[in-house]
Amino acid sequence: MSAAKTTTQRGSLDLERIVTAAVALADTGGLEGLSMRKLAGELGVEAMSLYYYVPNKEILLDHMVDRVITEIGHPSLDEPWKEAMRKRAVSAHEVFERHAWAIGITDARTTRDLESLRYYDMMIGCLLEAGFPMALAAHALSVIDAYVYGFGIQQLNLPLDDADQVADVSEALLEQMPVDEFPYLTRMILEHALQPDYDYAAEFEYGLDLILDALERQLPSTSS
Amino acid sequence: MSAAKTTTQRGSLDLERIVTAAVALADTGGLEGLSMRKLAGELGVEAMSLYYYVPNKEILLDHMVDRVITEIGHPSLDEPWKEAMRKRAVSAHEVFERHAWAIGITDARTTRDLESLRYYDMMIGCLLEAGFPMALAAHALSVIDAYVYGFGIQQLNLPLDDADQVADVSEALLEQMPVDEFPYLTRMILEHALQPDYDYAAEFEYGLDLILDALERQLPSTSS
DNA sequence: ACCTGAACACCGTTCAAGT
DNA sequence: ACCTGAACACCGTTCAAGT
Repeated sequence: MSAAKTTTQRGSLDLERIVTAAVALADTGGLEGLSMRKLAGELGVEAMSLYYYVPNKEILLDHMVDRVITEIGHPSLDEPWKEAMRKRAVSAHEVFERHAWAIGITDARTTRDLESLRYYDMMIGCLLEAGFPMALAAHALSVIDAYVYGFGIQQLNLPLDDADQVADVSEALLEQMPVDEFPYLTRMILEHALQPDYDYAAEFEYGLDLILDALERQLPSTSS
Repeated sequence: MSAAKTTTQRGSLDLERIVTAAVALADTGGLEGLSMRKLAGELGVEAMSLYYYVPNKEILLDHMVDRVITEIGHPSLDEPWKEAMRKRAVSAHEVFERHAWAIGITDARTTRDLESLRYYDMMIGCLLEAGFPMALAAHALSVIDAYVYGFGIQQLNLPLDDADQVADVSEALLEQMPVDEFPYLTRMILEHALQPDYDYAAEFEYGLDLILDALERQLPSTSS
């Protein structure tokens, strides 16, 4: 995992390397697993050395969030709006699967770097050029982003990447539950979650398309 | 704030009081402000006393989440599904505004107490009885919950409760931003966010209704 | 049965000092 | 310019001891 614990030589450290290592650490152990001391250890350095590059942990988190946002694919302005929104949402969802720790703290930060503002500008532009009235464009971004974040949270600690794990979790729940008190929940688990063709990953795209289609219906008249 | 720092007498402590104090502490200072030592202080007791009632902090958080979930209003089974879903979502949103710290950790917990399972059972029942096929019911709950959580996150650190604050934040952003590089974003702030009739709170209900209407359209044929 | 003091292994951060 | 040791004020948690 940390075979990259390189021996330190002068000048080996910089913000770039620190943020990279911090993201990797958080990916493995979550935000609770990220301490200045452990991070320094990973870089073969003492904890206090980090403070030469970063004023405090909070700012380090800002940098980490910026790094993660950059990983989100942002389609070009001239794509049709629906395809553009869809691609960005799916990409954001994938990024947050990789960096689950980022979900809760990304939208909370008010300080965004210019790069992420630029992306936001592009999304707005894409909608406006497609004929969205300003109010509808604002609504659209709000709904889509809320859905992406919220779905990420739901997925957070659930190891539901493949059908087997879904089955395991469901069966465990069934056993510890007084079945006859929860008839509907029991039915959903038996008839739905435990079915072999259940695909938790597809669940994200279902809701996304539901929202995008609903937004399309709000458009005044013509769409390109 | 903590005038309730009652003098301790034997038997004055119990799980009930501890959870109440913990929720209040988190409401004021967030999760970072919640330490076993401060919580104990608030109760007029030493930190180690808490461990008589609670095995560790993690379990305390479970109790706090359960308490918060209980605050969500859960409409009765015989209400029309749309009204029932709407009420629950609005209520959940209000509760998460009161207890913002709970948003990130609520859905992550796998251990739910029976009460919250009962509520979940009711929601499923409401949809099924209204004619939702099982798969659609599952989709509905997933989308709605994701939206509630996600919108809560977006709102987290933004003090956007009234129009004045929206204006302050927007103006601050405008000043620190190279305006001509972000034409669309600038337009949105000027033409939309800074308009006096902009209502951030209504934004939640817009998306919610968009989703509920879209779900209704997915229903097979008749609805009651 | 209920509460506590002392102690341990951890934190983030400062500051004066080293090279 | 870049890194560090020692120190401070905090954590969560254990455990043996008090009443």
